[in-house]
Amino acid sequence: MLPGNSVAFSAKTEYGIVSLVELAAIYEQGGVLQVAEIAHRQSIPDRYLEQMLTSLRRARILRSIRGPKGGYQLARPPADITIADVVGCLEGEAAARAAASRDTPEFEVLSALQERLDQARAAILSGTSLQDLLEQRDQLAQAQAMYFI
Amino acid sequence: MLPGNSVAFSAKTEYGIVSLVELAAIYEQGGVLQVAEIAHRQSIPDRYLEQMLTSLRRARILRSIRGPKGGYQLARPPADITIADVVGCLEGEAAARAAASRDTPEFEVLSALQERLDQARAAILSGTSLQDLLEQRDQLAQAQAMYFI
DNA sequence: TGTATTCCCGACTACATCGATGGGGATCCG
DNA sequence: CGGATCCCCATCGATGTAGTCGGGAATACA
Repeated sequence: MLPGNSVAFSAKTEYGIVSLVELAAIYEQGGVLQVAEIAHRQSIPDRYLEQMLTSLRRARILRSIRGPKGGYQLARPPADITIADVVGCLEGEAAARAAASRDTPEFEVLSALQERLDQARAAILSGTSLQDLLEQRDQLAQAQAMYFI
Repeated sequence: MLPGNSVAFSAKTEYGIVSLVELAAIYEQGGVLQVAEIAHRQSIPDRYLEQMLTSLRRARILRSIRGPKGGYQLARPPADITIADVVGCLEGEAAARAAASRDTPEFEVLSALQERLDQARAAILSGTSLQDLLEQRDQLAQAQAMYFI
């Protein structure tokens, strides 16, 4: 009934998150990445990715630099950006609809169940930061490197 | 990316669940309810509800009786039917698609996150039976009756 | 100052899905 | 038989999603 907020992220959200993880990796050095660069590495249509990065900039999650040598960088440390922030930004527009369930007792208990689901989801999303995902990515890379010893 | 399986249930799923709760309430007496009757009480288009009940019958969650005095009833006790069963039945068709994420490390950690979300959701859905919802409905009715004393 | 590079903005399209409707058939009871 | 009820399938309109496109504005650098 509120058709954003799905368990399976939309392409918008997925593209946004993976881009942010890439940017998180270079946050310490203060580096920037360009849309085309991220899009190429992640096999995402660049003109489409542009829209997500624009939304993230408007939400103050990213900063942008124009002109040659320009690009994007995180607006604050990766540990201070949660996945809930990102999801709220990228699928917030469509999901801003009231549930408006029928008022029978059966629909009411259903709403209560939905509430529990939303809270469980929100707990995970707001308990996971870009820093967390970045660390997981690095651990993954390390684990995979082990196979080649 | 897999557009069933949303946190907010689809109308299909909502309609199915509220109907099943109604049927759960009369399971002990072995009674039946007709599509038109449920549809009217819950303000659901009856020709649409028919489709959900048909799906639930095919999934062996409901039994149907044709002809005059016909209708639907639960195929087994409400405590043995979980919401996960119902959701799996009613939004299963569309959700049966592989995630097929890109194979970059960033997409991989994202998949892992989605996995955690799915598990949290599944835990709630398979831990909630029609019996549970029915009891919540009855408690709700009782609580509301208190206001009129 | 000129020019290439990059981000910025908004319109547009193609396609799938969702909620819903409708026609006609099978089954059963009295 | 005749009406009530479930059964099956085709179709439809509205909406949203993923993606494309055409141009405009800022900036670095020669």
